[in-house]
Amino acid sequence: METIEKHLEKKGIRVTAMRLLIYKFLAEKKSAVTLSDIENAFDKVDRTTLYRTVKTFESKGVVHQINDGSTGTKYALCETNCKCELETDLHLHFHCNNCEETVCLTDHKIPQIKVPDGFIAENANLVVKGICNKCS
Amino acid sequence: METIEKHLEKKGIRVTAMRLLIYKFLAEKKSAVTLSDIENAFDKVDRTTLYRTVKTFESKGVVHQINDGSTGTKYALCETNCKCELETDLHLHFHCNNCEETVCLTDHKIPQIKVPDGFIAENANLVVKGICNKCS
DNA sequence: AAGTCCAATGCACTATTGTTGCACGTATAT
DNA sequence: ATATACGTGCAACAATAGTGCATTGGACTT
Repeated sequence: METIEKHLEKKGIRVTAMRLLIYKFLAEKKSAVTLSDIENAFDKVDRTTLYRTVKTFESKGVVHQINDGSTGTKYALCETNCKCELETDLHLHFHCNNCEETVCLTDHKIPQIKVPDGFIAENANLVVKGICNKCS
Repeated sequence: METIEKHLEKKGIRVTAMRLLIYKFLAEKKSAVTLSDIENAFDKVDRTTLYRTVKTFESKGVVHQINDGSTGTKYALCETNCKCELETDLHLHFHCNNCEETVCLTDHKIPQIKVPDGFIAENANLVVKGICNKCS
């Protein structure tokens, strides 16, 4: 188990107090969160900082974006060994229509997705909606 | 080939001039569109009408929602024989990272998606991103 | 044909989310 | 230590989403 600091540095992200806090918040949550969720968690933090921090995390492969049907983009930490940027890591997400939570189903990967000739798949946004195990 | 009027009525939607226009616009487009796209197409139409019309279409199963990575929700007509509301019609969408267009790949269905025990799948939002045939 | 009713439309407004520019502080490298 | 680059916060703006209310207009009744 390496420290968060090491992990961020390895991804090319400079470590700051803010970033550690945000990372820890994401790590604690089991479900994907919106920027507003983070904002509400620490109310003294500026929205812009959050916005840019998460963008940084995303571009460095620390978090990935998910669009369930709800308004707004959600984010979740990538698994330690996650290769979100690669086509080979097309894992599924599940959005509960009842509790509105979205979780990563990292162990339920889509084996292969065929796209028509001429199309080149790079990554994906795969969300199944329904009722989650807590609500069923 | 039945008329649009019949089609809408069959879905339980009252036919109006506005709704026919909006339906025809969607039918002409090959790709999924945002509300703003529709708004720009006919500039005399009120945004609210668009918003509510599309919501009506969606709830009656005439259009389906797609969330590619871009900000904002997109909509596309369901196929004539589309059962968007059913788990059995989990068709794929393709979002081009170059031209930003999103199209339905209605003939590329996902065979079956397994979700863990306790989860109940109802529908899905499946978007593969990459480069489309026009841009590659 | 007139009147009633209800859904559809349009207007005004508010809320939320996404985004940028700039100023300032703090860390980093030379 | 000094210059430089990066992070943070403030302010403002833009785009998207959503609501309440008054008006219109079609469908239906009598």
